Amino acid sequence: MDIGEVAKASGLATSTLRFYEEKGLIKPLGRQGLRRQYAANIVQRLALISLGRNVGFSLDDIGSMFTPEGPEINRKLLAAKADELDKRIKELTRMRDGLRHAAACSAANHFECPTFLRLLKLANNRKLKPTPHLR
Amino acid sequence: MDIGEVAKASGLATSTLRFYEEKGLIKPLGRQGLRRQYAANIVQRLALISLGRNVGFSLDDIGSMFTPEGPEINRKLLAAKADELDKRIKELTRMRDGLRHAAACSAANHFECPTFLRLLKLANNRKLKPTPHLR
DNA sequence: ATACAAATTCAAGTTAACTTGAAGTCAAGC
DNA sequence: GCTTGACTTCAAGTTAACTTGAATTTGTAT
Repeated sequence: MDIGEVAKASGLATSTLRFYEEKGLIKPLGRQGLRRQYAANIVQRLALISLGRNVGFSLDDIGSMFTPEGPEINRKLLAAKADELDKRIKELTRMRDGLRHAAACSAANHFECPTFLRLLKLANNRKLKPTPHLR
Repeated sequence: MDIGEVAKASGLATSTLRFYEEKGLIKPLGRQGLRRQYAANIVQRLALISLGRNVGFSLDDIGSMFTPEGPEINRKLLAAKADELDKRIKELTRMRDGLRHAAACSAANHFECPTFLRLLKLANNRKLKPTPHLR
C-alpha cells in the first residue's frame, strides 16, 4: 500500500502519517524509490492510535504503550490506563449530574444553590492534568 | 480584592486572570490607580470557568455560556452541554471496557481478538471533536 | 522618603498535534 | 516524450490557552 491508500483507509491525512512516522509511532515496510510502502495492517495500528487519542492519551503516551513495530501491547500499562479512564469517567459523571441540576434548578441564583456550590467545589479541587489537543 | 488575592483564592495565576479578562470571561469591579479590584464572588465565577474547562469546554464555549457580568446561566445550553457530556461518558465507558479486555485478553495477538477489533472499530468511527488543551 | 513587593502593559515565547507551502522527483497515461 | 498527479523533503505556519520577560508604576512598611 502506498501512503494515499493508507490515508483513505484510515481517514488520516498523508501529512499526519508522515508526522506519526517522525514521532516513531509508525513505520513503512520500506520504500519504492522514494515512496513509502505500508503493510496492510498499518490500518489497524492507526486505528489503535486513534483509539488512544480518542480516550485522551497524548501521542507520547501512545508511543510508550506499544513498540513502533508489532502490536506489542503492554498489558499492565493498558490496565493502568483503563483505571485512569475510569477515574475520568467518574468525574465527568459527577459533572454531568451537576450540570443537569444547574439546568433544572429553580434557585434564582445558582450561587445560592447548595447542590451547585458542591459541584463548583468538586471542579475546583480537581488537579488539572493535560489533555491532548485533537484537531 | 486585588489580583493577587484572587489568584490565591482561585488557584489561577495572575497572568491567567488578565488573560481571562482579555477574553471577556471576567471583569474587575474597577481600578485603584492601575490595579484591578475584584468583587469577592469572582472566585465562584472562576470556579465555574474551571468547571467548564474541566469537562472539556473551550474558553470560547464558556464565554458563550454566560455573560461577562453576573451569573446569567443559559439553562438550555447547560442541558445541551450535559447531554454532550453524557455521550462522551458513554464513549469513554466503552473504551474503558475495551481497554480492560485488551489488558486481560489472552489472545496472542490483539488483532485476532474479536472484542478488541470491535473496540478499534468503535474508536475509528468516532468523529473527532476538538478537546481544549489544559495546562 | 526610600526601598521593596506587587502591580501594570505589551510583545513574544511555549506546547501539542498537525497543516501548509515551496520546490523538486517520478511512474503512468496519452 | 511530455504532462499530470501523487509522492518526496524541509521549513515554517496554525490554534488554544497560557506563560514569560522587559520596562515601568504604585502601595505599604520601615
